[in-house]
Amino acid sequence: MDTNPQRISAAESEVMKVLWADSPKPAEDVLAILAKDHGWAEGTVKTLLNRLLKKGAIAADKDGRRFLYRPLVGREDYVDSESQGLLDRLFDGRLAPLVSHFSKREKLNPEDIAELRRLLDKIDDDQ
Amino acid sequence: MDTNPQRISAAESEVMKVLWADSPKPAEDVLAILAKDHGWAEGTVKTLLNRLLKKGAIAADKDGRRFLYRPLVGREDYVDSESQGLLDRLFDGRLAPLVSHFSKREKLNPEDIAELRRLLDKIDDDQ
DNA sequence: AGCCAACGATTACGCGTGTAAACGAATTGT
DNA sequence: ACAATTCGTTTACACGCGTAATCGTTGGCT
Repeated sequence: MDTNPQRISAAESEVMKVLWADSPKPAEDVLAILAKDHGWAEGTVKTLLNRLLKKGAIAADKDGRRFLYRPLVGREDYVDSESQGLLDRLFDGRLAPLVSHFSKREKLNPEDIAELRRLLDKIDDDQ
Repeated sequence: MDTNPQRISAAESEVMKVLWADSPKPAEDVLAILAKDHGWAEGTVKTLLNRLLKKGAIAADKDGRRFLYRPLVGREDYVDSESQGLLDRLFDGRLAPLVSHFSKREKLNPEDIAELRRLLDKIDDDQ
C-alpha cells in the first residue's frame, strides 16, 4: 500500500539531496554531510531518514550490520512537482509570467538572458 | 516590533489574494468570497485574518462598527520571495535551469516558447 | 433600558515538522 | 563472555497550520 505520493518536507528534501547526489549511502555518511552543511544532530537525521522510509520516498537495503539508503522518488519528479506547484499557485501554471516577474524585479542580468535565449534555440533545434 | 517579514502560509495567501484583488474590504466580503471559492467557515476566515494581522501582513482600519482590511505586504513582494525561494532551493537561484527542466519534461509547447522569446526581446529593447 | 445581532478576540485541537533524546538490539573488541 | 560501541527504533515536545467553535463586547432596535 502507499500508492499515494506523500509530500517531502523541506528538511527531508535536504536528506534527499544528499542521496540524489550519490547513493546508496549508509546513514553515517548522510549524517556526516548534513552535520557539516546544516549542523544537524544525529537524531535529527535518523528521524528524517525514517520519515522518508515511511513515506516511501527512499528505500533501505541491508548491507551487513547496517543499511544503505537510496532514493525511490526521483529528483526530477520532486523538482517537477515543486515547481509546477509554484507555477500553478502564482503564475497561472505558465512559465512566461514567472520570467516576466523576474524581469520586472530586475533579477535578470544580460548573461541570464543570453542563457535563456540559447536554451530556447536549443529546444527549437531538438524539435 | 515586528520588523521581520513573517511567512505567509498557503491558506493565508488565499486571504491575501482576495485583498490584493480589491481592498480595503470588510471581513464579511472576504468571507463571502472564500466561503464560495473554498467552502471555508466564518471562523476559519476570521482566524486567518487575525493571524495575518499579527504577522503584519495586513492592516485593519476601523470603519464605524467594523474593520476594513487591506494588505501591507505587496503581492509582488510575496510572489517574489516565494519564487526566489524555490529557485534557490531547487535551481541554484537561477531561472535558466528551471526553464531547462520544464523543457526536458516536455512542458513547453511552441506557443510558450514563442512567448518567452518575445519576452526576452522586449527586455532587450527596454535596456 | 434591555435584548439581539454582528463582529472581533480567544480558545481548541489534531497533524506535520523541526529538532532531538532515550531505548534496545546487535556486533565487535578485550 | 562481557562490555562498549554502533545502529536503528521509539518516544518527546514545541510550534505552525488548517479548521473551527465559543466568548465577549458593542451598537442598534423595540
